[in-house]
Amino acid sequence: MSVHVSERSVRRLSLYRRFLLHAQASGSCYLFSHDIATATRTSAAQVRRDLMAISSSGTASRGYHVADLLKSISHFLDAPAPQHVALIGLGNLGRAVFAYFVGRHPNLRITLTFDIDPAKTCRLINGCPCHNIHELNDLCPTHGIRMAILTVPATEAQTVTDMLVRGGIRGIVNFAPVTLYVPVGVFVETMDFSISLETAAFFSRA
Amino acid sequence: MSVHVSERSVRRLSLYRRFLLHAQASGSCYLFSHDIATATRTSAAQVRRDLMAISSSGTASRGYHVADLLKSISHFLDAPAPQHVALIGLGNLGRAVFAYFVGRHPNLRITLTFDIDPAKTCRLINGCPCHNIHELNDLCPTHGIRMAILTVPATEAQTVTDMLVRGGIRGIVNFAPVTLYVPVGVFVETMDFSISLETAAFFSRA
DNA sequence: CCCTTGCTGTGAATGATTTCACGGTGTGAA
DNA sequence: TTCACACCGTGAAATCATTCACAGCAAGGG
Ligand SMILES: NC(=O)c1ccc[n+]([C@@H]2O[C@H](COP(=O)([O-])OP(=O)(O)OC[C@H]3O[C@@H](n4cnc5c(N)ncnc54)[C@H](O)[C@@H]3O)[C@@H](O)[C@H]2O)c1
Ligand SMILES: NC(=O)c1ccc[n+]([C@@H]2O[C@H](COP(=O)([O-])OP(=O)(O)OC[C@H]3O[C@@H](n4cnc5c(N)ncnc54)[C@H](O)[C@@H]3O)[C@@H](O)[C@H]2O)c1
Repeated sequence: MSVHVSERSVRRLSLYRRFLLHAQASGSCYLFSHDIATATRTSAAQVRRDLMAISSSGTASRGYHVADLLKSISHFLDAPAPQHVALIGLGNLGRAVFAYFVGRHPNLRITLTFDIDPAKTCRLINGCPCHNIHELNDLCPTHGIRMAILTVPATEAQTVTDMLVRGGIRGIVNFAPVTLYVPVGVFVETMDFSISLETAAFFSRA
Repeated sequence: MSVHVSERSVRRLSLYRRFLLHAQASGSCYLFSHDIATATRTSAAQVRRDLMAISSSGTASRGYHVADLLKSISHFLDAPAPQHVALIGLGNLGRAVFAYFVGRHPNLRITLTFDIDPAKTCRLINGCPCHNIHELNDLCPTHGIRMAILTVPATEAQTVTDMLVRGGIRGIVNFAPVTLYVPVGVFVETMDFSISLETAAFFSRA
């Protein structure tokens, strides 16, 4: 089944799924690889390769059956049960991200939040209690949490990351503009606004 | 000079620069390729290749001279004069991003902001007047703006993108979770929180 | 002064990813 | 029925990116 699917394929599959959900909502029942490709800025051959990797298949005449495809992709991407996510740092960005994700990902739920500021802990934020960061080591394992979103100041990011790793977290979405050092087996995805902006600035002149 | 530098190299160069600025601030005068590599999660050979591409060079005994290297990278990455950036959509995320970027990038300045909501236009936000989106077509060309940050609702993103392209924008940092259609020559960098989260979720289980 | 060491710069090799190209197939039109 | 068409699945080719490996060199030690 899953021989090996590259990180890039996983990202594209996630994009395909989002498009397929929209397409399904607007009534599409079948789609060709090139429809998916143009909607996700890639090529038809690429789409077919990616879908081949998760062994879904379409028919030559109609293309891919949207509902089936959605099932295949979700079966591949999603955990059998919803995954729970911790959010660390309830500042400007942390609160915006929290509000944004509520209800958006049925199978990814922010169930624990942490901060160090006593003004934020012991309060409900989006109906979710905010814990003190020092409880992280206890709470994450007992809640079976393996993923975290990190929105603390850059200076704190590595310290908190070390706590997360000790707490058993294996996937981190990091918003701080720093390189995080983690042991092998821990996946870090850094959302680096500055680097993206500079890259866009560069190519806006090319 | 610049034969061709790949997008990935540009991203890494931007990362190297950020690290070098930190290193310089903490007193480093010379650094080896492997120092830069470990600080940016890449390999020493990769660093040397990237620096070769912008024809900077180090010495075998001391490595790279930090100040010189910073000058080379900045000369390569930055426009001769500071670039001006437009920010479209002053909602939760737009305001957070604006506050975040103030003073952070000396050569990239958000000088125009736009919204469609009359409650936001005609007001100063971070000392910068917010214009009505319909003035975009006039104002961007007269201010020589070629880059935009897009933080409008997903439903509006394509419409606004079309306006931006008509207004002469050639680089867009897009925060809306949609694929933007742009003519060739326009660079789009989508910061896709959902895709990143799903990718991290996937690999946190692998 | 010469040897050792550990670095840079870079051609060549390797590895990863994308694209090409085509056989096989179901569909609709004549 | 038969043909033309357009698409899927996929091996092979091409392209792109990274790593290897080593010549050449500067510095420090004996
Ligand atoms: N605001 C933005 O638009 C933006 C954009 C890009 C990146 N970022 C990055 O995101 C991070 C957060 O930005 P922000 O604007 O929300 O900052 P912020 O200062 O508003 O929020 C940081 C939060 O982290 C908490 N915190 C501090 N140390 C902590 C610790 N050790 N453990 C737990 N919580 C701790 C603080 O109490 C605060 O609530 C920063 O690294 C920043 O560079 C922010
Ligand atoms: N808030 C988050 O943490 C977050 C995270 C990831 C992605 N996003 C994306 O960022 C975008 C903005 O999110 P938000 O939470 O700030 O939403 P928001 O509703 O708070 O802000 C949107 C802003 O855009 C303005 N706007 C609407 N239509 C416009 C138009 N045609 N022209 C100009 N301005 C217009 C609105 O007046 C409002 O000020 C959305 O696409 C969202 O999906 C947000």
